[in-house]
Amino acid sequence: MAAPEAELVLKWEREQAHLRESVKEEDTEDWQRSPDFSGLERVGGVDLSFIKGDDINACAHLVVLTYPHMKVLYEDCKMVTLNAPYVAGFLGFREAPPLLQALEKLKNIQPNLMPQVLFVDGNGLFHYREFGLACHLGVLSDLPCVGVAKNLLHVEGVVRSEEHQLQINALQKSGDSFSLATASGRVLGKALRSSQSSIKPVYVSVGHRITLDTAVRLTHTCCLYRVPEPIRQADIRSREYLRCRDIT
DNA sequence: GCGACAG
DNA sequence: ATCTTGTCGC
Repeated sequence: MAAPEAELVLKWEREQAHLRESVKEEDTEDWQRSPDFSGLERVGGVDLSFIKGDDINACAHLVVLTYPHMKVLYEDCKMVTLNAPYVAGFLGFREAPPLLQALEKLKNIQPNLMPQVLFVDGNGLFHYREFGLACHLGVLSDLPCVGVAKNLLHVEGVVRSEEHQLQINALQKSGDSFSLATASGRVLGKALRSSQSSIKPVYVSVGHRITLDTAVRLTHTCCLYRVPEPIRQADIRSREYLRCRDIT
């Protein structure tokens, strides 16, 4: 079973390298330059939830919240069948297709509710080949995207070391952060203390059409709790959906 | 060489 | 991703 997957991985690596060329690491929107993000009214979040013994059927969820109040404007939930296995470093091939479909549906039925930026559960440029799920979704949808991972991916020398833990301990207050740089010095993301009540940081990186500093600043303003509200709502609502549907 | 490895 | 309730503390 390892051989066919190795071939698939090679194909995926080529595709990631190709799509990587389209990632924009700049602020392309006016609201991104504004100190208080004036002009930003809608932020989106996506997530997939699974049932315990099943890793191919999932609930794909898209939510759109108002900014800055974080009220739910739109919610879409759908059971989907995933075609690709989970392989660390290739999340996009597994999760992006159903999420892109959800965005496409929104564009067709309520284009006025299209989010101006999308929060993605997972990494963007903080990735082995600088092309995580947030970049994947960003490039294919051409929407500004921010990657927010709850756990540290081991990328080019960035690991859960004693040094890393010391940096986490130094994050005194909500909004504090430190850079995640490769051995060569390139900053691929930032560890952000997103709320006062949680010492564990979230790992923020650029998905598409946004700078890292703007992504971190925006993430901070969207956090009522540790996880940015758009992702948190997508997560809560998708498992709620599964819970009620599973009992049948 | 072995293990580590977003969701 | 998922397995899982209450409980202690600010």
